[in-house]
Amino acid sequence: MADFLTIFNKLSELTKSAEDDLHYCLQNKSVNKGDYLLRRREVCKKLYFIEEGLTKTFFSNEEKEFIMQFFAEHALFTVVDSFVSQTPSTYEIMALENTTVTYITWKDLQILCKKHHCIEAAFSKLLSIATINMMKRISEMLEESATERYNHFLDDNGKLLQRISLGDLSNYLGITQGSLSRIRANK
Amino acid sequence: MADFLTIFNKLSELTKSAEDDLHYCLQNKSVNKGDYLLRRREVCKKLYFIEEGLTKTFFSNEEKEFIMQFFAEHALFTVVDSFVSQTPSTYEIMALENTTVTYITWKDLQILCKKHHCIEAAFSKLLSIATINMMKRISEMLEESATERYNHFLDDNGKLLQRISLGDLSNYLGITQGSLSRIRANK
DNA sequence: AGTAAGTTTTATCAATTGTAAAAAACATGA
DNA sequence: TCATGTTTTTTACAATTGATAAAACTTACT
Repeated sequence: MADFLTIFNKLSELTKSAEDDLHYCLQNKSVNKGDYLLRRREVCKKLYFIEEGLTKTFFSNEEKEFIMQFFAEHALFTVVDSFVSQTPSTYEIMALENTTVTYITWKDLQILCKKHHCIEAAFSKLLSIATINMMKRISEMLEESATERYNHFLDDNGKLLQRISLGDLSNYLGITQGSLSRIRANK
Repeated sequence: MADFLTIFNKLSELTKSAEDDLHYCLQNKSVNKGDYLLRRREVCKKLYFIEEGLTKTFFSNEEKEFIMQFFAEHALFTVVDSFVSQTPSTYEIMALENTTVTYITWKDLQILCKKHHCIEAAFSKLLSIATINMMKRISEMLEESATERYNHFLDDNGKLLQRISLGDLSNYLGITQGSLSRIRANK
């Protein structure tokens, strides 16, 4: 709970009053491994902070699943398009471990943004970070081979490797599980 | 010039006073085909609106070039990471046609954001749209084959096809020019 | 230990994409 | 029109990745 405020404070310095109001709006939730924080076609009403655990944000077609992002402890995230426009989501969020989150609802955040400029600034900053992360991902997908993307993932998220199934990792990298196994074998 | 304001107004309704201030800050520039609006390692100091023409935002390594986005007339854009943090850019912007832009500098935008909440809101909205676009692109790269991505590009940007070289298009799709030619031939 | 369920690896073959170089088509200016 | 430079297509071959299914390995539970 305190950490949510810490992270928000890093995005944009909060006034004491804003921090108090924000603190007051925060809620907690625990879900088990395999549970969903958001289902397809639901409106994403929450901005999440992970206290503990691990989630994946993904979408799927009839045959396959595609993973946009993993979020582990201390990550602050939401499904941007559904959240900002309060429209049904094409993405889902599932807990990959027993997970505890702190969250603020869209409604509450709206109110706080109106009231406290520093909170609005923090959220705006979060959006710009999201864009930058997405651009980085696209760059890697354009420039790197599957092997390079795998190694890059290890460099950036080495610690997560033990916690993510290789099936999920392959769905994140955009290759089949067979291909990922081949890549891992060639070492 | 008027169009820049129109687009900004669509992002967030501007007060008369904000609109006047914004109008006052806008500047124009024309560049020839092949000219750069931004070079690598430069700080991107401008938020651009294309009055007329076409640009590509890209990066390159020793051998190849990779295109993040094309922007044609009435597009409002910048290089997000360099612009928001005012740090050197890894991306470059080049005009693919003789191009006229209207722009506002980061400095002026900063000032206006402080002064007019509606302008800050508009820029924030622009960031959220950028994130959403990037997520859409990643989704397509994960889910679709090169052939599907090409067809998808035609559906979304059919009119641009005549204006973009196939070399550039292949660098956008993340395939070689040879592959793209093959895809186009199979019809 | 033994079983069942889930995960990861391996193997085979097919399809896609990359590489490199040549040929063809197109555009431009002398 | 010719000549030149650029862009696009084509080709043959190599490398990578996909699809599928079976085998090996883990894990959790009884």
